Amino acid sequence: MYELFFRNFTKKVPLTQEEEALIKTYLTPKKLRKKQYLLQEGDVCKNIAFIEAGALKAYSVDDTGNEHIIQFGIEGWIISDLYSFLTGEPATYNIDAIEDAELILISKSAHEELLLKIPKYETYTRLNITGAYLAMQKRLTSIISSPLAERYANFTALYPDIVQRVPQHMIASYMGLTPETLSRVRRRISAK
Amino acid sequence: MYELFFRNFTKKVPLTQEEEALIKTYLTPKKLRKKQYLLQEGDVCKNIAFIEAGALKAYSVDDTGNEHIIQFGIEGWIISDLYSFLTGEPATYNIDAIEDAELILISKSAHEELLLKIPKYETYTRLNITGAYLAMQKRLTSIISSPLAERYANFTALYPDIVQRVPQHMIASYMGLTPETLSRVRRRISAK
DNA sequence: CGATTTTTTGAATCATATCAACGTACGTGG
DNA sequence: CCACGTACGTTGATATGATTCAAAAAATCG
Repeated sequence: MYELFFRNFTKKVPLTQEEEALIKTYLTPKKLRKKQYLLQEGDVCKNIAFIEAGALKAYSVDDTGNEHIIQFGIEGWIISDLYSFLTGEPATYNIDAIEDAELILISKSAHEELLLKIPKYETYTRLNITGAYLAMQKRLTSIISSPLAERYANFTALYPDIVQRVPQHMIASYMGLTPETLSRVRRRISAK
Repeated sequence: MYELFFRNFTKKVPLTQEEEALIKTYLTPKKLRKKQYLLQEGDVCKNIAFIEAGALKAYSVDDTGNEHIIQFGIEGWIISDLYSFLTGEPATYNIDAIEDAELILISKSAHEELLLKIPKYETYTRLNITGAYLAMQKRLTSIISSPLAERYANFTALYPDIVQRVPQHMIASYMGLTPETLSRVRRRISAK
């Protein structure tokens, strides 16, 4: 159940057996069926979720009822409404399962204790958030400076697994496009 | 010279006199005239820069020669090509001064030593990157889910000082628009 | 003041959104 | 296991909104 989590952790920061055992006591497994919510807008985000298996999405919903996907998550990724988690404010994002999923939850109090007690957990956290920051910066750069076809090509090159596993209209949402437009972009690309 | 840096630091993580003195030995002040580069695309980013005074921008340049501003920085902010800094790869962004600026540089080796020697520096770094992540996530959400006029209103509400200090065409670039479009958006807004 | 940069405006063009219809695949219940 | 219903992707026609190019007006700097 915790294999991937610790494989991921120790790849970033090596751990002793004792440390690993101690950290394990702070973790809570959770399974989610496809379409189930992990978090609903307006609720406070109580956990950070590490994804052991499956796929999730975090998204906001606008006035006209449209979903805007801010993040996908698959095995090995972390998903959460970090702002809500850290501040205790109501979440502005929804998170639900695109596929049946197995998660490892870290509650706020667990997170805080781990930061205090285990310096390596702080390093792990720092490296995680740094990676997430860099990935998002790339995405943002691509949005403001690349033509559509290139952006889609970047996306498929970067996340081939996601392209295969999630419906196209969700990728359109992630890219800030209508499904029709993405469909036409794909046709233009494959025509070449 | 270092006031703002340490005011900012201790607001996040309190420091003893000794710690502050020790950290100071790792810092290098630098002044930059308006239009001077701090970093050019293709060079390796050797430093993280804390801005004591002035204003800078980080941007990429596309094939057609257009600038796309990925980040503004003013007093109290940090600016850098973090990916290049951390990996040693050539920078993909340029950074230059919009106004005369006073910076505090932290080199790669200084950064690494500080992380090892001073746990509070790691906490400071973690909190900084977390803040930057959350700010960028807000920006991204606004791009993919809000209408233009609202996005501009958000921006002016969030960064009134930047709106006053930088030319409008740079804000257009930051928003991923042409200057003409931003001009028209502003007219539409003020017509109400 | 003169030169340069910045912002605004207008007209034509291009790209994306919207609305509607259709075809297909998939999963579920009968 | 089949049939039906739902979700998904594609296509077309039209509308909307942003870009582009050109020029003029306004603001800023030396």
